[in-house]
Amino acid sequence: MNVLQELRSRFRDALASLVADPVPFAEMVKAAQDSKFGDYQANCAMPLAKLRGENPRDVAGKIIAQLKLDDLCDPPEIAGPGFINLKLRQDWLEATVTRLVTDPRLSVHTPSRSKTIVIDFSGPNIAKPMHVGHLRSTVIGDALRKILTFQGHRVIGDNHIGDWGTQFGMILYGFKNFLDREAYSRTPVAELARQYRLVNQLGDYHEAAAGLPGWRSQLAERQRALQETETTSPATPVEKDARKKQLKRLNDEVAGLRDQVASGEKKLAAVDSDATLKLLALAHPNIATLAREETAKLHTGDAENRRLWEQFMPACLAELQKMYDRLDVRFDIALGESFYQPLLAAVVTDLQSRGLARESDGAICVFIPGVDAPFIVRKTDGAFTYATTDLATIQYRVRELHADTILYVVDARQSDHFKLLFESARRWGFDQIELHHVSFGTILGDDKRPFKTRAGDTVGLESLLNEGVAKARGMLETTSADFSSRPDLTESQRQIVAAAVGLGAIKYADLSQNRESDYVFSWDKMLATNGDTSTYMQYAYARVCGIFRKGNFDRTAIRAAGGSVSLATPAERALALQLLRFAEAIDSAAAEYRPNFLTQYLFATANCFSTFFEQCPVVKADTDDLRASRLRLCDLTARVIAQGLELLGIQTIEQM
RNA sequence: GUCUCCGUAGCUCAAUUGGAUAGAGCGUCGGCCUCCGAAGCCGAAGGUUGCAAGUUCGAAUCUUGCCGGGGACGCCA
Repeated sequence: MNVLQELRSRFRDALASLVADPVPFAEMVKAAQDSKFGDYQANCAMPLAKLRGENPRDVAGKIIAQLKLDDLCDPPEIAGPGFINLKLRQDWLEATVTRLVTDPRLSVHTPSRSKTIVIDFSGPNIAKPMHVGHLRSTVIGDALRKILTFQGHRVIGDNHIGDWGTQFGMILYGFKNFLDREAYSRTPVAELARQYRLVNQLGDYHEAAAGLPGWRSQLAERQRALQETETTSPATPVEKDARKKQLKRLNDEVAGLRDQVASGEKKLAAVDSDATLKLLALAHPNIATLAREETAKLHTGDAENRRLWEQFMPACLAELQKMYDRLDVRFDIALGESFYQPLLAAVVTDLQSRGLARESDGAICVFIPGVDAPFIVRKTDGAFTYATTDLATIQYRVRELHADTILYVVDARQSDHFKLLFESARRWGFDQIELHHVSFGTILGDDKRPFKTRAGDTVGLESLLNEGVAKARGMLETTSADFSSRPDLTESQRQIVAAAVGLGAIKYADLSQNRESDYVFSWDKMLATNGDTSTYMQYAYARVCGIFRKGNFDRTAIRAAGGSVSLATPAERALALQLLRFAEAIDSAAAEYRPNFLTQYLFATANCFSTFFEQCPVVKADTDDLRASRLRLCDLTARVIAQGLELLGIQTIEQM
């Protein structure tokens, strides 16, 4: 049972005679903000009083008169301007927690209407090694998939792999011109990635060479304009204001052009300083165009390119799978962009025939009233875009997968794209489904700039995970009670613990943020031996397990034996109430697609347990009954923490 | 230029969607191991929620205007 939902339902009944639509008022029941107010509070009397033109405390009294919850709660109290404070009855709490001890679902009920939810997450590009930019989508998406599945929905995790885009043209061009056959037979994916980087680099070189003179003169011109503006002296406040704005804009432009010139010069120098690269660059002046042509040939069915594509795919997919295995992330399906390729032409003609899309500057676009940007579904050169693919994907997910909801766990920077996509889809006839951009912010480095290596490269995911596990290992060797004092722990056990702690730290740091905001990546913070980290929860779990191990108690036997839980002390009551709220945490995390609600809950739960652990001896409890009751509470705590972490993709270990 | 997101303790972040005295972690200061794992627990200090108006019983949250920062803006995905 979700206690909060139950209370809301009771309030809905009570409010029915006082207001036409009681639902929004019943929703104003929430967990008490401060435990001194009780366990839950209802804030509905104030707004309702306003609606009825009555005194809020009187209205609160009327609500209480209608309320039927004496089986659940002590008599409600009216406080302050009209808050209704609720405290759960001790006997009810004890009986409910006792049932929870033997409830395999930890009171999380299956929803009355189970929905089919497609979650589109991770979405890496093939043949480009996964990097830190893929981390959030992968970790958040996987957690949402697990949470919604646990809730009882039919969830389809779909990896929409980028296997058909521009980067393939580069790989094809590189494969045909620069391939190191020996390296390719040894490590095919690494060699293909090298082709991608090489073609990209040479393309950038020519772009920089062609663009630099123009950029430089633009920069000089803007700098002159800036100097001129700086020397003017405005007479009126209005002029002063305008001048200030202009200065800011010019400064931004100069800074932007400076960056552009600097980055261009860097790209130029990188090739110029390397004789081999320089020769390659001179030999392939139109490399960018030619690479695009390779993409186009692939898309139009060129046999050779298609054959190569099919040759590349298995190794690339296997390489990705290695990373997912390591992260313990699973998908139900993985339909990449290529899968939808046969459907795209029909999508465009259908949009055109319905008058939704029209030609503009040679491209076919959907225009949404009120939005300037076009949604391009076919480019001037005839190629389709990811807009087309995304529309075809929605069509497929609705028709073939019977999706009620589609979640896109994608970077916030693409919010404009999704706005256009969702509106286009709605107009196209897919207006019965919920489309939701589960957006997230950027991972930043210490300098508040996007997270990069010291050399300025993006951080590869594999090296990131290696570093996390290595750092966790180092931390464990110096800090852990078991590691330092237990020579009997085998190397493989140590590796398992280090992996659980290191990967857990990386995932938890990400999941515990409000996903909407950017967050600063910090090894020190995520791998700290204290504070709000996954380690704290894993440690709490290991401490519970320590009680069972050292007292020689069998957890399954404890559950099987039955018997009740008594909550004599405040620490026991607080822990029990917290455990009872697991369903609320799951429901709220699922409702907003926000795993950080679950991490907050788990942190509070581990905290309650630590307090209980300090104050309530279990093995040495005063009586057998008390020990048995506390053992049940401990077992339940361990199950809640393990289940919660499991839904976040974080492992627990019994000894660490 | 247009659109969009953000600004909360020294630092990193919350705030159950308009509720009571704005909460955590880190850091700082003080207390707690003869006792189930001190990776812990208990306590203290720390705030004009960028600024200014407005909406109302009540605002970090909604409105408007400034200030400051990020991001996106036609054929990349």
